[in-house]
Amino acid sequence: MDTTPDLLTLRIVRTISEHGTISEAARILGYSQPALSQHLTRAQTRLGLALVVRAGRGVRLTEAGRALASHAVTVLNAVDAASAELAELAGLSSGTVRIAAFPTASSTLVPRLIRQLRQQHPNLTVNYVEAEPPQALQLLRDGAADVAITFSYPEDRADPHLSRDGGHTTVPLFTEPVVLVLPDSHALATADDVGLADLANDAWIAGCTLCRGHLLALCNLEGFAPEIGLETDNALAVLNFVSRGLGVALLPQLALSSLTLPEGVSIHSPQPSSERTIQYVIQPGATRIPSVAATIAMLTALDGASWGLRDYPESERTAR
Amino acid sequence: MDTTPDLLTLRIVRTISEHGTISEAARILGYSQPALSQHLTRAQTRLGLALVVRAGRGVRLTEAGRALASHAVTVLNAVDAASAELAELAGLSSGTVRIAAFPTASSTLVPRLIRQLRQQHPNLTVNYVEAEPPQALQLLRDGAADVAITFSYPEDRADPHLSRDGGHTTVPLFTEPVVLVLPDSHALATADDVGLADLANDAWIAGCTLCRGHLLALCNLEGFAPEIGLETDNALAVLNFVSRGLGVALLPQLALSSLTLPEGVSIHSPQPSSERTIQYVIQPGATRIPSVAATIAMLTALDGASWGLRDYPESERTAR
DNA sequence: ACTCAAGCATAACTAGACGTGATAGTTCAT
DNA sequence: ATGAACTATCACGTCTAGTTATGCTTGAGT
Repeated sequence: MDTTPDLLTLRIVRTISEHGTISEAARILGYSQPALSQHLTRAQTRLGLALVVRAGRGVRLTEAGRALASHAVTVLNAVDAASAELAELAGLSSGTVRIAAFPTASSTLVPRLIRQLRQQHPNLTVNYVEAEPPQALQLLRDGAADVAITFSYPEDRADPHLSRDGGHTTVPLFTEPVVLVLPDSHALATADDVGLADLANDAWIAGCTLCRGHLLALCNLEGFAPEIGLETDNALAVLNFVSRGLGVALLPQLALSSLTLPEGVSIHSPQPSSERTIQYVIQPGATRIPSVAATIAMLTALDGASWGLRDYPESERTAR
Repeated sequence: MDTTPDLLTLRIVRTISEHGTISEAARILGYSQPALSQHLTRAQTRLGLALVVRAGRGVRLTEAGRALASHAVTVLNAVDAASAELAELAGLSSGTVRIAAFPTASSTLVPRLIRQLRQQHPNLTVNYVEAEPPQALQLLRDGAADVAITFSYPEDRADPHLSRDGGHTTVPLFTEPVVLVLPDSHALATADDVGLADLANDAWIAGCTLCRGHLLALCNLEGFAPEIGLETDNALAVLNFVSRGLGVALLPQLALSSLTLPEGVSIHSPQPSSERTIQYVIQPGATRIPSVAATIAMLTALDGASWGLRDYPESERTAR
């Protein structure tokens, strides 16, 4: 005989002890009278003892019923506390979201995202970590981040997003062009569109690991291997190197949007043109986590145009 | 969206937080793995938020999951306490039974009953109140007693047991003869059987209200109205009155069995013979109250023969 | 004593919850 | 690469837990 009461039984017994009748308890708890009557008989059968006995035209709690009623207060208070905490989390009156994003986003997308989140959900705690896409994905896998904001080059065959597709959900947000940066001294500095093949003999300045991979892949398609003279993660440094005539470079549009262009460099559209995709990545099913849902809602609502980003085509914006 | 968790969800979440995986939780809780997996998805749908997310080949609790797990400890401890108290009541390691019985039983049936109960259930608290049948029934109705031990005369048309038949359950236990008590000085003192009609002109000594009613009904059947000179509830007083030659009396066998017969009285079988029934009365459904069940089990096991009682015919021993 | 209203129990029915085993897909480690 | 561990999903049967409709008992007020 299982003497473990269920929550409804506790609620019923408590309400009966407070209001005296089953019918009134049913009204208060929002059930029909037979529902409670039957639940009680079932519960009593399960428990193997009586909780109520008829008394006149009402009922009276037995000793066991009174015992349950007194415990019910404790149990239901605790349950209500749990419920309230869940409601808070669901309503974002509390909760935490941990965001990881690549460095360039730190000065563009992320500040705006966090400001909007703070404004709309003042009680939501937001943590932010800067990390290149592979590291951001690792943070996600380790449970150290809830949302990773990353980018992909469509040509990248080693894209970490593809390698373990089942382990996370990737949703594209924007595409941005990759632009060519030439020093004014360069022979093609006055052209609008510049063929990459025409730069086969130039010195190249490479960005972060991923961007460098992209550069290599792109040049490979054009039939040459670029000579890479300098490497740096820092977009501003790249620009300065170019302005001193130390080489040419490809940079994503977003990297430029938060910088003022130094003297002596010019922006061009490379031929063939190229672009990268900015996306967010979450744990599968994490849309059910309110803080995450709020964050990605905010993200998709962000207007990328101010940074030269284009919304990813809606028709193709599907989770992977 | 109802954010109230149910007990199983709390148990599951707690166990997952302690043991890390759903499968292990299922083993511990005695379910199949799909059962918990499905229960979790249902719970998460109900709650409107995620409690677990996949992580590698296991799962990890979300913020909400961890919140629930911590509340689960409180809730489940309280539920377990309630369960333990019910188990105590069910196993009669605690509990109370309140018994009401008519005065004559106080010195015969009841002491033996209570002694047996105490012996078999040392932790059961037994309360006893002496009350004539109508009062005992009232105590039962008021919830002031759990078991009433009463008697009925079959001729009694005003028997309170009959008046509100639905309000309680009556189970006959024994029948006992009603005997005639005559003083030695009486002309019929040497006869075995004595016709009541032959005592039409004697002075009568009446017992309690119910017994007096019985006497009147009986004499009425025989065609005379007895002259009642003395009344007393006390059977010993009745006997002493008779021994002094103050009258004749009818007494139930049980009343005599605990007394030593005074000098100068003799016991006879009245004609027509008469008997009363000793029974217990409980609230309907009260057999599900362990302390009551134990008491009536004890009662039906009592051997009435030592007091001159006869077991009520088994075939007719049905609850009314 | 009769009648009415309050309250509980029961019946018949339905929808959904809740188990099960079988199976497939991931992930991690050897 | 292979296997072990873990979770998710499917198909299925059973039982739970509600519903409305209805009848019975009780207490109160004519």
